[in-house]
Amino acid sequence: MGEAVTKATEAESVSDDALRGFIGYHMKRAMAVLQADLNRALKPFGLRMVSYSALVMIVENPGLRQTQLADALAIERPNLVVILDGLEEAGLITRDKVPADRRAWALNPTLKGRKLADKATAANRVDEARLLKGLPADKRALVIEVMGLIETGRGGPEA
Amino acid sequence: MGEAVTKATEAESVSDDALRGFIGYHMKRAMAVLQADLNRALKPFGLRMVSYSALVMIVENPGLRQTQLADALAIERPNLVVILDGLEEAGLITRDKVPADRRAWALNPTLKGRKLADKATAANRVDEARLLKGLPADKRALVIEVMGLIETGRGGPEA
DNA sequence: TATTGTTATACTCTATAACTATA
DNA sequence: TATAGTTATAGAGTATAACAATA
Repeated sequence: MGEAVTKATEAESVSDDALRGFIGYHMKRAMAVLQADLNRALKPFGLRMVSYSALVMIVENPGLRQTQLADALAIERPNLVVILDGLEEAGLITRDKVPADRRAWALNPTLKGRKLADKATAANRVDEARLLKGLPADKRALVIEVMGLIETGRGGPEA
Repeated sequence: MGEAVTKATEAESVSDDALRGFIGYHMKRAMAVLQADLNRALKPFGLRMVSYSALVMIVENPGLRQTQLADALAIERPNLVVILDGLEEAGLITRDKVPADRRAWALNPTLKGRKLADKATAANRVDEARLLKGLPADKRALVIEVMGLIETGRGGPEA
């Protein structure tokens, strides 16, 4: 029987009009693509998005403590521990004793860590440029500005 | 003993210069705030970000099948099943037999589902407006446009 | 054979409580 | 008592393989 004609070529008839106005809907999908893309670019270096961010922050701020780094990366301290374990085992950073406070560790990059951070940063730049191909610098800056607005602009959960 | 003077007021000395240029870094942080905020706004309705999106899509596209919805929401079919189980148990949607294809379910909203989708959408609009307080419509549109560019603009993993 | 929905499973990311050693 | 780092654990979210029913 020839009943298959009404099948339509799949998702072409699905409308997402009601969701199109929501920034969150678009950001989630874009974020998924971007993160997968970034992690693929970082894989040759044995890094993922978060471990890369941590390494760069340590290179840029040698001697900083784990609590400071966790705050800067907006992740919880317990979750940072395993990330740093990985970086340390890979010989990219060291956890050094702080004489002034024997509870704390000073995070420092090794030479290997600094070199890898540079290479990974270069790879990331290439990758992001490809993903945002043709996006003018001013538009890119605006997006970053709006992300900052969202992040800090918690109009007030209790306000 | 007065040795605490060198302690500094925590993260104020931490620089993230090297990460500031990366859209992914900012998007991830903004996304975390936005998603937490959205989920808080949706909690009174018993919805989360994904289940809300699914419900709205079903209201807007009654009769669609699960594979179509999973494609539209960019989630895997197995993960959609549990989301739909929740919506169905809450009496917001029904899974109806499709005569033409006895393997498939047609997803339809109940009256209760349609009403809840309207209320949740209104709440979301209020919440997102607060989070993006003062952001002009054209800038908002640009952000959405760039998100679309990122999502579709996979310059080519194999290209 | 291929596809729809499903189950089971695993892996990542994130969040919280509680412990230790220091302060 | 409070804080730095840690451990253990639980919860989301996401991804893949494999199955039954049907095409």
